[in-house]
Amino acid sequence: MRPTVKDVAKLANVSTATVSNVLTSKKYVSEELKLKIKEAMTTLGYEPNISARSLKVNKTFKIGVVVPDITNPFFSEIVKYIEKTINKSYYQLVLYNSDDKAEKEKKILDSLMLGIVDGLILVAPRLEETLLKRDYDFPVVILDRPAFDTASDITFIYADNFKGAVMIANLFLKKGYKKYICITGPEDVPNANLRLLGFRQALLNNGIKQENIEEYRAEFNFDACYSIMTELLQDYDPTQRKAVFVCSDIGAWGAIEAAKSKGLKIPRDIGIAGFDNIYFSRFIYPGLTTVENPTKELGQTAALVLLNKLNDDPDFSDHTVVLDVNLIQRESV
Amino acid sequence: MRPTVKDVAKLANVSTATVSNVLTSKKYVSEELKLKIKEAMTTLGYEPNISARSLKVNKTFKIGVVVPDITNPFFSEIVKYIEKTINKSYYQLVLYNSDDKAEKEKKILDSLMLGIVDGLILVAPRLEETLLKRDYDFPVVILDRPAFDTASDITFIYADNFKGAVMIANLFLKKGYKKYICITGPEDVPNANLRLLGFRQALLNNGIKQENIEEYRAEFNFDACYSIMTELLQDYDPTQRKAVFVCSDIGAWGAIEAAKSKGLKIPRDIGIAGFDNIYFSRFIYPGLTTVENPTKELGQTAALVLLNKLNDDPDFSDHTVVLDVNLIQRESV
DNA sequence: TGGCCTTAGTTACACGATTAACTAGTAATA
DNA sequence: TATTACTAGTTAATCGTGTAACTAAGGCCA
Repeated sequence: MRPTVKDVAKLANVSTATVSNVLTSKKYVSEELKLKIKEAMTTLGYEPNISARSLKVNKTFKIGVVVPDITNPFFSEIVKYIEKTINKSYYQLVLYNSDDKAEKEKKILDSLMLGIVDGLILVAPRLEETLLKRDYDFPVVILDRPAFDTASDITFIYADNFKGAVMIANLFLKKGYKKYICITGPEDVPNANLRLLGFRQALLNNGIKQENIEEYRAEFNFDACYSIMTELLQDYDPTQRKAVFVCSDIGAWGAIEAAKSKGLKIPRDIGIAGFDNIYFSRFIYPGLTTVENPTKELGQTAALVLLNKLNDDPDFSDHTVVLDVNLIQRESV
Repeated sequence: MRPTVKDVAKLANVSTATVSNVLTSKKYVSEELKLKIKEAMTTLGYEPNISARSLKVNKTFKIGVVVPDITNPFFSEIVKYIEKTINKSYYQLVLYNSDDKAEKEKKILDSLMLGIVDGLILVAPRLEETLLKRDYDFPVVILDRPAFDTASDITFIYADNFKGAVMIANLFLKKGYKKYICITGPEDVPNANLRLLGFRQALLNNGIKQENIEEYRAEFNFDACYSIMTELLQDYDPTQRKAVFVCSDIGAWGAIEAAKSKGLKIPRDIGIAGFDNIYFSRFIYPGLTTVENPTKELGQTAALVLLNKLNDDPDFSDHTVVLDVNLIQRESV
């Protein structure tokens, strides 16, 4: 049988309250007793029972993390850094995968409302705002999605998608491309819209005419972007000097393959840029020029903010954190 | 305040014991009362408190999953399927990342010994056997590592690495390559050794002389394999018709890039095969020929076996599960 | 009818921690 | 010296379940 606080108390000749006090260090206990109690703990191999503590203090010591797809390197990197931070604390990371389905996301949220976690990190939720806006009775951090609800005390943390897109546009201009294509994601993905917006804005601001900007939408995956790209390249003439901003790295991979299979040389005949800078993008050929989405900062600050909220540290009250992005220049532009 | 079993009992005019009995359905309760109680539950929005239940029945309802690196697609896929299966049950998946460091793995195991999970899935542990062999007081499943401890009641689930390597060797033979190289992983990774063994065995069995087989070791990553490959290709003559089995996909990526940057045509000048068939391998050029490591089956059966052990289902007593592998033929061989 | 078994439900305690309320002893102050 | 204030502990209640032990009622049978 595992030793309990009672066993420790008996061995150290004190009351269980005193043992608990050294455990929680909320009340002063003389050094003498403290020592004796700690000694008793080690000889018995005592470890507090989390369930009992949970019940009493009404905490679960669990943090829920909901990602659309743990298989997506962008998300798995975020989770990695969330994990690193959470597991330094007393909390445990409980993982949920929504399969990028709004419906499944909703089910997970429903179940999480029942007090089975103390806090929640929602990564790139696809649920519409009204369904996301709930009466949470625990702190919530939403990652990689622009803030929509300034009234609630949800914290929003996301990279500056608009700026990233601007950077790509500026690079295209600097490199002397003449026509500009944006292949962005579904309309219900706010970041997809922001990237498109930033890209268009920057081009217009630099005197590019709207007729030289083409805009398309495709799911953020290889195949969708591959096929839309092959279509666009139907009878492409390299002297047109087009540059394509595909709003996700994996989509850019598809675009690159489509261009390569048309016999085009990148970046000479056509420029292609991505967004996210997933780990594997450094390995493909030609090296993908992209915008770094700061997974480390995203994951880390999400976890830190949440942990601070859980310890109701006033430093981290409700707010929005916008992280800066970096342009990663490789060979594809 | 959240309603408790007491509130439900009061509203339904029964004792808390009866409420508990319909909750656990361990004792017969008349349909009449059952209905009344369920009604009371829904009107109050009652949900049982997990911590209290945990304390009473001495379970945590948590399953620990330890992976070397959630960022590695092979592992994230496994986790995805573990999650799918676990979250269908009453259990929660608690994630730990060992950074592929034996030392950190040990620390995680140490903390898990303290009764904070009911079961454990260890994915591709790097800890040496003596440290892995502990006196667990909960069921354990070890994934992607050959069984070493038939005495304990740990369940081992892994793909047939040996056979996979044999398949690659046979393919090389069939395609008419004349010299054979194996770049496998570190010596302390059992699967690395099995792959090398299977490869060598199959070649020798087919009359290939040992002097035509070269064997090297490198970490399972892009850079290590890239550099060892460039070295091997120092003054390579395509008429030698070599074929290289790199024992991980990401390593094979490195080898492919090394070969390409030497101006070699794959598979004409040199054949390159990988192992794992990670998701992204389908996108690189040329398409990587590799062995599919069945992440879905690995994750799924791991979770199922563990859940069955937790419900002490006798069907799933201690044993070893070896999963079959498939050859994925693309263009690199 | 009386005794016994079964059944459906209740009472009351237990799980292992935290903590409010209390106590006894000491120090400080007038 | 008497009163108060603090200190360092203890006692006992509590969190929300599950469940062993009990009870009362009904059915069965000799």
